[in-house]
Amino acid sequence: MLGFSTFAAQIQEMYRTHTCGELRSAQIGQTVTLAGWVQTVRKLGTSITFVDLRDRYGVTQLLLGEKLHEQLSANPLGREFVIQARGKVTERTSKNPALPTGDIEITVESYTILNKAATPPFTIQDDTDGGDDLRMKYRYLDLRRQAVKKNLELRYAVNRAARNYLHENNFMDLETPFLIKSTPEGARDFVVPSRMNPGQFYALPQSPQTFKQLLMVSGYDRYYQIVKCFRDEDLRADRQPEFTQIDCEMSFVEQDDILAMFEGMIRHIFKTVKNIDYTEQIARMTWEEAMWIYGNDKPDIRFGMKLLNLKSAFTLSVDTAKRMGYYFGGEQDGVIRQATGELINGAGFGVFDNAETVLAIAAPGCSEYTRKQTDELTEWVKRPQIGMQGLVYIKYNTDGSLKSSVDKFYSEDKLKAIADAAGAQKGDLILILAGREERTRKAMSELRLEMGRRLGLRKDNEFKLLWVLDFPLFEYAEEENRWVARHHPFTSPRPSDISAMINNSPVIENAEKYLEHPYNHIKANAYDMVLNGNEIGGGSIRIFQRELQEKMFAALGMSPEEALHKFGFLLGAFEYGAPPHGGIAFGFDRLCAILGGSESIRDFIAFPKNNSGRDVMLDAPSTIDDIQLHELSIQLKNIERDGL
RNA sequence: GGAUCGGUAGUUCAGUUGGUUAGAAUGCCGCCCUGUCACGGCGGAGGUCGCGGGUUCGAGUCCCGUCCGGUCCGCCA
Repeated sequence: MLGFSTFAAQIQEMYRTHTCGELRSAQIGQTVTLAGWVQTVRKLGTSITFVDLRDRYGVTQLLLGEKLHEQLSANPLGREFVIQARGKVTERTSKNPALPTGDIEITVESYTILNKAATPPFTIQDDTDGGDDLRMKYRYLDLRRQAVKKNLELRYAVNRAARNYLHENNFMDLETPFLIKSTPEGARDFVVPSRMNPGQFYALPQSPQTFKQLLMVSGYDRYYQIVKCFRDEDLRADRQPEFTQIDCEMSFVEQDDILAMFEGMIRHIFKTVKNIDYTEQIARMTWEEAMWIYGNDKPDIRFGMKLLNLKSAFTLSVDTAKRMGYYFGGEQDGVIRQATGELINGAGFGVFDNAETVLAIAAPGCSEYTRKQTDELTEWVKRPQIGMQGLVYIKYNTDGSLKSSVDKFYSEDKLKAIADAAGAQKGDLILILAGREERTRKAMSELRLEMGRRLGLRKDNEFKLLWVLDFPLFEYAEEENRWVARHHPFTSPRPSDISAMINNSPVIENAEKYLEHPYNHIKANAYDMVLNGNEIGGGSIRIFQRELQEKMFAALGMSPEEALHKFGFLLGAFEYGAPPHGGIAFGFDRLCAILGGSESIRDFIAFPKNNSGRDVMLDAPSTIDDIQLHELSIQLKNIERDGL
């Protein structure tokens, strides 16, 4: 890795004989030539100058003696100058154990400045003084930093691991087109105007979904591609408008086959990239269980603090809990407690009495929180992003006494009962939110994650994988009063739910009662892989029969003509012997970020976009000139066009 | 579309209740320094306090607007 391979060694490099990362004491005495960037110059008087020379492979110290002083004075070296230096590998009189090359230095006989460099706007060091914005503008300098290089190297390692695994398992890398057809279903498309077809547009793929399915029809029964996908939606720290997926599809498989295959892949990646033997069984839970226990369809199961519903009765023996997959933690965690509204209702506390749902978590060891801290938490849940009206807390003190923000309404005995129901131990702080079902569950999920973060329970170096299964096939879209596909419209219902889909009309006669519609209970043959609270992959068993696919399009409110117009090619293909198939796609950037212990995927992309989808280095997007517009038959509305 | 935090030297930041000539670190420049590796020592240069307007005797500081950046909500089949 540090030097050149046997083959490459045969190449006569003009500029260097070795890299800056490979020389050791074994090479002492050899005359070598290095080329690279000047990291630092340390001048000690007139007779000794040290230069740290950096390239992709490392840093090697150059020693420039008295002989070179004149040249050095005439043409001083500056940071980031590109130089070539020839000299003898020498043992250092004072070694630097922090550096792999720290036992040796090059006693330089001659050097050449290959190119000067302007003073960089920030320091090229791990702890750079540059801010994000500046680093993005000069990304080519930022990429020289070891910290960034390490991330890109990890990205490449994940890429290689995935490719190797898939290759070993007969998957074939096949490219699919980027200029495709826009379909309004799902995310907003990026569109590309067609010069040769005035008034018409290509779309960039949100994923190669239909192409990989067509490849299955064509008999390429194991396909993969590490491929760019494009979605014109607002950005986040973990979302870019163009991002990379490990996109896979297999024929003649059921859900369990896919889960097994890709558990294998993720284990292989852990082993090769992080040297982690992820031998434990990968947890599985249904979507409903995830929502019930964690309030979230991508739960972080590195820690407990499970949600307890104080309003609705919920009784499960430990055995049942285990059988249903509710059991994940230690013994006390696995006890699924019973709670009913009796604990909280009728005490005259309107917030609880009138709430659709009341949820509690027990934050371990937080009973000593001060008024200031609980107030701060209350403010936290009242932020518009969380949107709760307030927060109720019960301190279960280490001496066994209880103190709460609702002492007016609940006796200490009652508080004790609630604390027990919430599975709290002495020393815990019980946090309770009440309100509308969906909002409260979401808020409690966020609060749980926040407490987990504050208590240091979400460790970067701990990895917990999880499959979430049995997602709903449909979601009700209130604004349009219709069903939309939760995953995508090619996802098959669970086999046991196919009849419910075929035998019922999608029409929603009473919008208020959509929850009771049969379609609301249909589960998809779909699965997500979750790592530490992040969805890193998702897929499904696909529909492969024309009739069922047509029924699906109809269920989504598409007329037969419309379905034919948009997806005729797929329906047609299903006529000609489509095999049962299914697949999965992994968010490659996100996976790399998590493995690298970072929240932001930008650090793992060589040239990322900023928060508003701009490339600040290129200053893109930008206007195009009138000739280009004319060729594309495009006329702009009255938008102010700067620079023109 | 919305919420929120930030914008002061090349860079990262501090700047008290609105009050003298806006500071620190680092980087840069000069001189000194023979074993440094975050080298060290001395000295120096470097500012439209994002932009526009307002309040005030007086604004980096308060108010309004706007632009840019970060994070989040909506959105992301």
